[in-house]
Amino acid sequence: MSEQRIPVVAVLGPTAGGKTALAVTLAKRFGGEVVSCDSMQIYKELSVSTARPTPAETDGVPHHLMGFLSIESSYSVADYVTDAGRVIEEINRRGRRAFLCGGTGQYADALLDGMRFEGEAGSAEKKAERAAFYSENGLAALTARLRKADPDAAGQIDVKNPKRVLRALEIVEALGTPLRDYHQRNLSSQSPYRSLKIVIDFKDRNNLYERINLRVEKMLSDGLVKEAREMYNRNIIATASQAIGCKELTAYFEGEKSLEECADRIRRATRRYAKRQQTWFRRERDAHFVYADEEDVCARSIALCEQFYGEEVPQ
RNA sequence: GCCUCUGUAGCUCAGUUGGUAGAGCAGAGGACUGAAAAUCCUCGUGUCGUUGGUUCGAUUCCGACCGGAGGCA
Repeated sequence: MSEQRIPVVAVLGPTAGGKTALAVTLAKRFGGEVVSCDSMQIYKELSVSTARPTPAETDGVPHHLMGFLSIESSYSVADYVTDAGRVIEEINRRGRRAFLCGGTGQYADALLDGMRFEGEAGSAEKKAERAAFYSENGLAALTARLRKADPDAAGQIDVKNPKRVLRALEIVEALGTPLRDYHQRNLSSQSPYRSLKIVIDFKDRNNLYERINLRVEKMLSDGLVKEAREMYNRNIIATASQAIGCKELTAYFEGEKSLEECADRIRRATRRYAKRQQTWFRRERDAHFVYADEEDVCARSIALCEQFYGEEVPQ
């Protein structure tokens, strides 16, 4: 058997958990480059709200897929899988090692598990039509529409979740394929990567929450309000409008809430987000967990990497 | 000093015409396959301030005491 899969080390975990520092340390140690795995850090205009690493933090290690897209543009997992795949290929060709780093679990899994996203995503018009149908007729009607188009899908997905129903409808209506077949095709593909997943976690969540508070404070003093105001003024409605730190400040710009109240909202939203990330990563069976509040995550991770690279088949 | 209001879940409060109590927020657990920093599901036992009394039974009524807010002197 010819094992030609590209080795990728992934540093994953909740926001403010210390992923950047770990990834940079590992990349320097093993001759690598960092590939960001973050649905918001891709945006050029979002640097303080996404805590994009500074030159001092990246410490000379090249970082990819960060700040390369305008907040006007939408982006999705499918885009990420192709972009990241291309970047990793390039890094590998240069004889260097790729270090995935980020907190968007869906992106990481889709990439590392070799998920494919075939076919077209359906037109924007049709998408808007479905959204309008939903807001006019409600979820029950939307679900009924799905039940008619793809009964099997209706029984398979969470029909209480509008986004899931919308997407399932998109697949049948735009691709003409039942959801089940579509998934089958996308999942059965072989992953082009051999991966080591390192997940930074915390034994006591309060330790993470403390770090989140510190980070939000730093964002505020680094100019979060200015950054958010630009987004607000440009009336962005695409993917970037979901960025935590920006959307919570809208109430402040509209004079409905004080800055302090909005800052509380930001902290809360970040806490909830971090919790969801932990839920996502904890279910990964092949991941290695390192506990930031209990052990030396660098030492542990270096050891894990040495072992991982040691398993490479000699040519 | 006197009078009035008030003390219920981590926080803000509701409520029981006397049968030991429930919302919002916070928080916890889970899901997740082309917007994922999004979206969705599930989870509420706490000496009802302390202590006497009335009562079969008090968090609920009465008294005292201890906090808190306001008013009059």
